[in-house]
Amino acid sequence: METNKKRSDCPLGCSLDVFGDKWSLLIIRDLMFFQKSTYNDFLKSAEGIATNILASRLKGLEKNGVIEKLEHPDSKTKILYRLTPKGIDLLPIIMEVYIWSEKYFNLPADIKATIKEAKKDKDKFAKQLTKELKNKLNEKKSSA
Amino acid sequence: METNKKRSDCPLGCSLDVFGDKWSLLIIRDLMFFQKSTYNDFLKSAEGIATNILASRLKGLEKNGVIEKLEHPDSKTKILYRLTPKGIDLLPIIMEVYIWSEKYFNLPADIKATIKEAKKDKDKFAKQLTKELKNKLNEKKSSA
DNA sequence: ATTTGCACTTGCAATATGCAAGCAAATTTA
DNA sequence: TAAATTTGCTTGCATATTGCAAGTGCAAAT
Repeated sequence: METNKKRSDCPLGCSLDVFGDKWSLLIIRDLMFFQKSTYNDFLKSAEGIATNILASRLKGLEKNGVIEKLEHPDSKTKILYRLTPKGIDLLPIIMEVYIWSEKYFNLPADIKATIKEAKKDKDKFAKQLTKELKNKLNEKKSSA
Repeated sequence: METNKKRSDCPLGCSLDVFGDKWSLLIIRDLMFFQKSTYNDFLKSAEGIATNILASRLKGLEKNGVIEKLEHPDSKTKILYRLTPKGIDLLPIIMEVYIWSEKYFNLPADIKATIKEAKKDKDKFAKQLTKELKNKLNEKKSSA
């Protein structure tokens, strides 16, 4: 995950070079579904990512244009992370992972129900949430 | 990747414990799209996986019920690997990764065209290929 | 003025990866 | 039928990545 080089020209391989590790998609999940947006928010997630790994992943995701850093409205010590449109477009992938996991893992009933609900009209759900997330981007423009 | 423990109860986290690394999905891709089915087939893929890593990934994927080992019809020295239904059901995830990569990477025109074609009627494409792959399973039953 | 919160960095031990070589069993070749 | 080759690994070892704990610098709160 610390390297730059592309292993092949395969689209899947290239994608995995961006988010194919044990942590990146969890950070993206937190941004996408759980309104987490600061370094400490991510640190506090149930999986317990190590602080140096978190820093390295945030750097990588930013470099790859999946997330971006903004000054936080509340304080100068805080930094606000958010998904770019490129990051938001990962939603369908993550949804399909949820759908797969719902079929093959034992999950708490409430989570199972939520996934089944979203699965019923996948495209609608994806479009709706994508729209919401992208709309939020226009409220506060990037500093870059 | 050598470990067993679940990091959390999150469906996404659990899924990443199964295929969230730089190699597993590439092996699955080879099984799914490129008719690769033996150890040497995977070794020869463009990305150049190391032999010990390949062995470890195959073991992991088998343990997690994503692939299975069969005796090869051609020879007793050969082993035939194939996707289980659980592995085949990863298709929609992989398709969405392809679709994402088509939007954000520069890809060869022919690959781009193929992805766009599949995207046009995603569900149909997925159902069709899933059916084909699952049908093949019935031709030769598992030895397990 | 001091403590606290936030976003990291640093050091170091443990683990995972990548590379090359080796190995046993089955098959092919000479 | 003996030797070479193929196949699917394992082993050893150097390097890279991870995980954990502690530390740092700046802003804000007390």
